[in-house]
Amino acid sequence: MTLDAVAREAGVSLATASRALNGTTRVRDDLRSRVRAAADLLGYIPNAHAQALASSDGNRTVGLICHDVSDPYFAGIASGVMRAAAEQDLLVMLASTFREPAREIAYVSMLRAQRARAILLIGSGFQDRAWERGMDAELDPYVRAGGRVAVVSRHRSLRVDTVQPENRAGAAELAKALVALGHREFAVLTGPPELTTVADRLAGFREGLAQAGISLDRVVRGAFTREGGHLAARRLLASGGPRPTCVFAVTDVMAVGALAALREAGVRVPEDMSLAGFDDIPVVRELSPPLTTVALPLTEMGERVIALALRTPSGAGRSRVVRIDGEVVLRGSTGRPPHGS
Amino acid sequence: MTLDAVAREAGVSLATASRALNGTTRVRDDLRSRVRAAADLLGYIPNAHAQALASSDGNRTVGLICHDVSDPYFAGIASGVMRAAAEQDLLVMLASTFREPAREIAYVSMLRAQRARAILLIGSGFQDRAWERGMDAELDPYVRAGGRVAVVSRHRSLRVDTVQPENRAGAAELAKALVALGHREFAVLTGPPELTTVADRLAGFREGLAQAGISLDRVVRGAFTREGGHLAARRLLASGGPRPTCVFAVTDVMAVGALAALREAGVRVPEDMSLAGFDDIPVVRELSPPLTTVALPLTEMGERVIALALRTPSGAGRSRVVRIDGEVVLRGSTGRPPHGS
DNA sequence: ACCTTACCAGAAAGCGCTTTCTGAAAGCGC
DNA sequence: GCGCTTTCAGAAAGCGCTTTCTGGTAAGGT
Repeated sequence: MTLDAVAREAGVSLATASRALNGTTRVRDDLRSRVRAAADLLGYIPNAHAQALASSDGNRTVGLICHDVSDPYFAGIASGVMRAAAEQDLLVMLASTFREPAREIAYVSMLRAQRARAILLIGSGFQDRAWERGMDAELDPYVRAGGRVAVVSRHRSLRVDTVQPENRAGAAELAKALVALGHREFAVLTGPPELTTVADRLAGFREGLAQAGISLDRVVRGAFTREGGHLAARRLLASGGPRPTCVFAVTDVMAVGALAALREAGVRVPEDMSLAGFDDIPVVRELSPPLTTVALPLTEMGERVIALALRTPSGAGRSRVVRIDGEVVLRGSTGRPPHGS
Repeated sequence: MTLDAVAREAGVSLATASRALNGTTRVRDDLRSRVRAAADLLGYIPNAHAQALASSDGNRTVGLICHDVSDPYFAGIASGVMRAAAEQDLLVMLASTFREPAREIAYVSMLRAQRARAILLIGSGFQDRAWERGMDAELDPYVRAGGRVAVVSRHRSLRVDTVQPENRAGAAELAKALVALGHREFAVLTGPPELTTVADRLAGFREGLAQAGISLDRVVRGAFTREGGHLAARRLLASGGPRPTCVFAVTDVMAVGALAALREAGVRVPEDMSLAGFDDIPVVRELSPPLTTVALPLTEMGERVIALALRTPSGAGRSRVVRIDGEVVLRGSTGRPPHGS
């Protein structure tokens, strides 16, 4: 069904039919209702491609690039994006990179081809020369051509609007809270260091400890997944030397894996060892003990990032930053350190 | 940057430039590389809308409609869909209905307008007259026009391809396994009865019990969320009468809430009461005790449903069904019933 | 040397819309 | 009643591509 057919059915011109349905200009009421009736009768569905091609203001879609929708952190943010998009009748094109930088760049290119109104990058931020160059090469012309880009996470080089969780400050706060509980011996379970998020949280935690004159000498690296956390915790326990009294996993997802590993090794949490994470994904509240973490308002972050992207670009070309504070939430997984230690 | 500009830069015609980049017909090698070079130089990005409009075979997008991405059940399936889509260079347009039937219909309409190659409905299946009529009215012309539709869940009226978890059989199996543990007094925490999934699981559980000559007389209804499960469990405990020794929540998400409610009420699981769910979303393994449930291969279901949709429509117009078996997984949340009971 | 194939580049016709431009009809003041 | 503005419908020009169709050139057959 084309608009042409509708116009013919209604006995008006193509132009009138278009105007009647889109309501942009005044059309006589009787003609408008005749067109509407004809469209209903014929089951007319406009062709969004033709519309996008013909009209000046692009189409009603935004692109959302994340690592993996089944990761609760992204799912939380994505949910916020979707809700905001739904309110504005926007369709979201979702792309999962599965953590491959090359795929991320390819997706930006695809979204550019789709003339997405905005491109949102969630939890991106590889610290990788090739990725940065490629990403810049894609994003720069896009922005220059009026495309909007917004990112959740810090970006070293890209001059785009960002929603930035205060990873550094949050981790520092957490460290101080843990020190206040009496801990002195810490270990951190960290992720791929090329992600800015990881680097910031680790640095922040170090800072927080440093303020109490404590140095961090146990850092175990693992993949950014539950299994990564599990493995990292096992490696921590296996490595000799005095056991830390408190472990910080840089993401809740890793902390979940770590908790399982500790339990399997017979380490009681928090009696023998305290454990904390970061993000406050929904599941951590269900663990026993529930996890101490730094809470981030994930849904709100999603809403913020899409709002940021959709706002008209700032005149001076300065990139805007929305800072999101994390809140330390002490739960059952942390307690005072064991006496003997 | 338009193709026209690229063609001019390369000193060839528009048609040649198009053919050179898409590689559909033979083009002399030197011309092809000249076009490629020109496209690179100018940073040419094709306009997907123009392509879709001009070419016969639509565009490279599929639509995915689900209730909420932040629900782990959908996230698991969506992850499978995304992975399969990525392999075929398809972009996924995701729409969250937040459980509003009207929104679901509106999204189908939007996806039709976008000329999505396929429309996937996950966990849909309202049993609601108005919804069915509206959905049919959208889907029918779409399919007739060559659009593909596939659904996860059973559909009463819609003649579309479906991926169907064996909800009924799975719940029946679960019931038998629980009876085998010694339980005789059951309660079910159920969701909105207009969802076929709920109806099937409840019916299946009843059947399984019936085979052991046990009747189910405690059914508490709640929302299809963690909070719904929490509230339903609280209501169950509050209602007088003898307590059941075993509770089945029709989804794991509800079971998670129920477990929290039981714990808050001082009911030990499984010593005082056993608890089981359905779906095997990742989180249930992390609970203590880990949840007994009926495992569904969520990622695989996602891959199946998109594969189903993308296959050419079956000649006879018969709708295909892929049945997915659930597997009962007994974990720590279920045990023998308490003695005194 | 001539005619037939084969191959491939270019011209041009759309795809289904939006939007400007043009013009007819109607309303207004004098 | 005449020329003015105002209102609104229709004609037509694209938007940026793909894809026929046409035609020119080189290769192959006799």
